[in-house]
Amino acid sequence: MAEATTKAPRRSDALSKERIVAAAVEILDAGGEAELTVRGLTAHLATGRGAVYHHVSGKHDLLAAATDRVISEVTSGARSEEEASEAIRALALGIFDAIDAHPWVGTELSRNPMQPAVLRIWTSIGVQLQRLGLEPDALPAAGSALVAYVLGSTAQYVAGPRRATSEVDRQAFLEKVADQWRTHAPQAHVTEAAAALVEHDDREQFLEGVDIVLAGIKHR
Amino acid sequence: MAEATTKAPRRSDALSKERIVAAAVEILDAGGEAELTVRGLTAHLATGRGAVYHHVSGKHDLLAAATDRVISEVTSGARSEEEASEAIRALALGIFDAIDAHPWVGTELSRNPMQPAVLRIWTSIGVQLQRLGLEPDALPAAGSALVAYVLGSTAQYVAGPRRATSEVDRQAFLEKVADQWRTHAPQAHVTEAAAALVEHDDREQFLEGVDIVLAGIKHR
DNA sequence: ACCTGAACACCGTTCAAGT
DNA sequence: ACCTGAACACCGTTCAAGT
Repeated sequence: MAEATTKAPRRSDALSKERIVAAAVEILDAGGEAELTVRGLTAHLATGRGAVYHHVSGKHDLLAAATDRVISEVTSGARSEEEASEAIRALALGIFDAIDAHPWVGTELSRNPMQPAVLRIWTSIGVQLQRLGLEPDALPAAGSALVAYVLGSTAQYVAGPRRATSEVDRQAFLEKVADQWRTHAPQAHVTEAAAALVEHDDREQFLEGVDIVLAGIKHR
Repeated sequence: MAEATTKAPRRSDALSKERIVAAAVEILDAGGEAELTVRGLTAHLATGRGAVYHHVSGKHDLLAAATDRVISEVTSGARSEEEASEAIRALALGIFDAIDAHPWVGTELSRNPMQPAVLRIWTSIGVQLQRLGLEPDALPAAGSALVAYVLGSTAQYVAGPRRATSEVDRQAFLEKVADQWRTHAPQAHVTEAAAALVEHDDREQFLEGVDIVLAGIKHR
């Protein structure tokens, strides 16, 4: 009987928020933010232009959901067995690597700092910081400093969202900074620092910064 | 004779990059990024649609120039008489206040981290850090940490660029963070920290973060 | 309920034509 | 050289009409 009253079977590939978000992530990974258009997305999903609006409220919602999808994989993998500052380093590195793999995430996190993905980051960092044994009234500033550092770094790290030649441009930018440093303070050790600035490894330097902020939280 | 051969006098309000950028800043301050359109801008300047393209290369260039205009006022006001860490605190606060007055600047700095305004910030911070007496090979990580913290904080601080009710939303977001903290670690002192998170003063907390990073740079 | 796709109300940028 | 404004090639979103 159940069989008889069943309506025409649903297409196995029926639209859903999950499928739409997955397609958006694919497009964003392939072509960056400029490539994500409703037209392109609906073509990719082989559906009509307005179909996605039954599942997401608009492009902002879609971008936030795609970002949350990437970030939630990082924060849900957090391990609580290790020491708190080690867990924070691991969490920060996880975010860095996720943004390295999906540069549009870095841009989106900074552009809209009140989205679900940022809430996840705040929560994870807060939980670990709490294990560090800080005074309660020191926790907000410590959390805010770490979140700001992590999101600020990743925004700095991902090149401008619109340029294909991003790696070249980033190098060129750092060389400009180094030039300025040399011009304003031409001592030998500044020249040395300027050279180091251009040649550093981004990932290592990001971790150094996490350690700086952690040291500051402990020793202030 | 000079008089006789003079062409028809130039309109005293002839277009120039400076005038265009000034108009853009006005529009951005009044209505935010969404309000800045080429149509609106050229109407405001009482000129034809394509006229601005003789002076700026496009909308990206215009936005970067407007941002640089705001930031250059901060960095050029830097004083070198004071102690280095005091100068860094003053510089950071100057940037914070500029972004408080022009929220679109915060969004733009993070969106495109390789623009002239960011170069100014790097330069100013580098010059002051150099006076702190760091080892040359510690300078790049210290500079990068400070720049990331400052830009990350201001991006967090300015609400999402598209919402009018930003102050309400920011409060609501912090309450969500506080809720998560309480849920994940319901100890009394976490509850206390969560309350402090919601009630803090943004500007004070920003400065606390600068001190945390400075302490970390010195004590790592 | 869900989907379609034309229509709507916009964009940034270009470029022949004017001065 | 500089400016004009129509034209071009797009956008995100809505909505009557279909199933």
